Amino acid sequence: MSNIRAIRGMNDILPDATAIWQYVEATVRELVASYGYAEIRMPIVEQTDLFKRSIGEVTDIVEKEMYSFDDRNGESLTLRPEGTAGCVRAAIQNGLLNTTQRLWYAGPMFRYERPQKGRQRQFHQIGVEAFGVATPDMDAEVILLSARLWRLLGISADVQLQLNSIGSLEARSAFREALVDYLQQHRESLDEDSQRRLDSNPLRILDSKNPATQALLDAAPALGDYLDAESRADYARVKELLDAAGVTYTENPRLVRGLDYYNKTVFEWVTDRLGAQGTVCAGGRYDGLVEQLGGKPVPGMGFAMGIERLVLLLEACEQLPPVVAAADVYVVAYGDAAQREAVAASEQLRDVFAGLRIVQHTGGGSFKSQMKKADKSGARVALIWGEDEVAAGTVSLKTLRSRNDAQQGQQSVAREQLEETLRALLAD
RNA sequence: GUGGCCGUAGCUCAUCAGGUAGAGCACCGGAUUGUGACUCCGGAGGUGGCGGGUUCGAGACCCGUCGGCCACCCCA
Repeated sequence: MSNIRAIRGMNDILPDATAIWQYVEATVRELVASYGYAEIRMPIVEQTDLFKRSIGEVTDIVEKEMYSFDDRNGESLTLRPEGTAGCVRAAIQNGLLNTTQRLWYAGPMFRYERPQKGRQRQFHQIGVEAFGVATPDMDAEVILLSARLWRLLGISADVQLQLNSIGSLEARSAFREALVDYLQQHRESLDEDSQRRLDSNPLRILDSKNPATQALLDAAPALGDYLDAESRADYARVKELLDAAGVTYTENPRLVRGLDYYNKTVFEWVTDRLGAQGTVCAGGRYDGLVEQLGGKPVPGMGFAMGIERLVLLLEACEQLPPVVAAADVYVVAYGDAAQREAVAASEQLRDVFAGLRIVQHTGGGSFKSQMKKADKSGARVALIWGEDEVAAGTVSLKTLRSRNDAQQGQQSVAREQLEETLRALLAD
C-alpha cells in the first residue's frame, strides 16, 4: 500500500464517529447559548508572532510543536496550536473589547507531537472566552458552565475539578526565585527533565510526574504563600461561588498551566479513564494577554476542551447517544416505469415531510436485493413500486423491523393515499 | 525527540521446524414466477506495510525503513 495516506496524527473522523461528535457539538451549542455566549470563528492560520507573544517563547508549544511555514511573501505563518491567541487577536482587531464579551469557538488545532491515546497532531477544541470582567464571579461562571456540560453529557462522576491560583505576575516571579533557590540546593536529586526546566521554566517542575521530584517539592516553598492579596481574595471568592453552586473541586497547589499567559485562577478537569492524557478541559484567567497583544488592558477568562478526549471519555463511560438509522423510508422500484414514478413521488414526499429521511434505491437489482438494502438502511417503512403498482396506479407500503407482528405487513394504496398512509405508519 | 509492543483479506484474528495463506464478521449472488430480517449454498477479495539480506525456498529468521498503538516529554 504505497498509496497516499493521511498525515501522521491527523485522523479521519468516520461516519460512525461523526454522530457522536455532532451530539457533543449540539450539546455544547445549547449549553453556551444558555449562558449567553456567542460563537466566533477565526482563521486556522495566523502570524507566527501571535503565538510566540501569547503562549510564550520558552514553552514546548512554541519551541518545538508549531506547524510553521513561510508564506509566499516570506512572512512566517503558523497553524494555530490553540484558540485563545487567535480569539484575542480577533477581538482586538474588530473592536469587540469595549464591552463585556462572552465568546465561544470550535475547530481544529495543530501541534507537532508524538501521537498517543487522546493526543493527535490535528485535534479539535471547543473554547470559551469571556472578556472585560476582572472579578471572580466571571471565573466561577466559566467553571460552572463547564461543570454543567459534564452533567449534560452524563459524565460528571468521571471528571474531577482541580483548582489553583497562580497569582499575579509579580507574585509568580517572587515565588519563582524562591523555588529556584530551593531547588538549586537539591539539583542533584532532581530528574533530568526538571534540571533542564530549572533554567528554562522552573514553575513547570511543580507538576512533574517524577515521584522523587514530587517528594522534593513537599519541602519546597509554596506558591500559595506568595500570592498577592487580591489573588488570594479572588481565589477565595471563586471557591465560595463554586461551593454555593454545589460544584466540588480539589485544590491543587501544584497546578500550573503550560501557557505563559495565565494568572490568578487556573483549573483543569481531569479523568482517570483515558490513560496518560487525563486532562479533558483546562483554562484560567489571563488578564494581561489582551494588552500584551496590543489591546487595551482588558481582562480575560476562559478554557478549552479537547473533543477527541471527550468522545473517548463518553465511550469509556458508555454515555454515547443512541444510534440512529440512516433512513426513515426506503424506496424500492423495479423497472424503468416504476423508477420514474418512485423518484418523482419521493421528491413530493420530501416536500411534504420536512426532515423525513427518504432513501431512494439506486443501482437496480432484484426486488430481493433492493429489499435487503431497505432492511439494512434501518428504515421503518419501505415504499415498493413494481409493474403491478404502475399498472394499478398504486404503491405498496411495507413495515420493516416492527416490534410486534401485528404491525408487520404490507398494504397497497392508491397513489393519492400515499401521504396519509405513510403518515399513519410513521405515527405508530 | 526517547522507549516498549505491533504491522497477514474492508474489520477481528489464525496458521507455520521456514516449503509460495485460512476462519468469523462484513460485502455480492442464489435457495422456482416481484419482497428484507433467521437459515442453507455459492462467490469475490490478500504481490502477508515497504526495501534489502540469509536460504534450494520466507509472511514466518536478520537488518533497514515506513506506519500503528501505548508510555515519557508536553498538553486539550
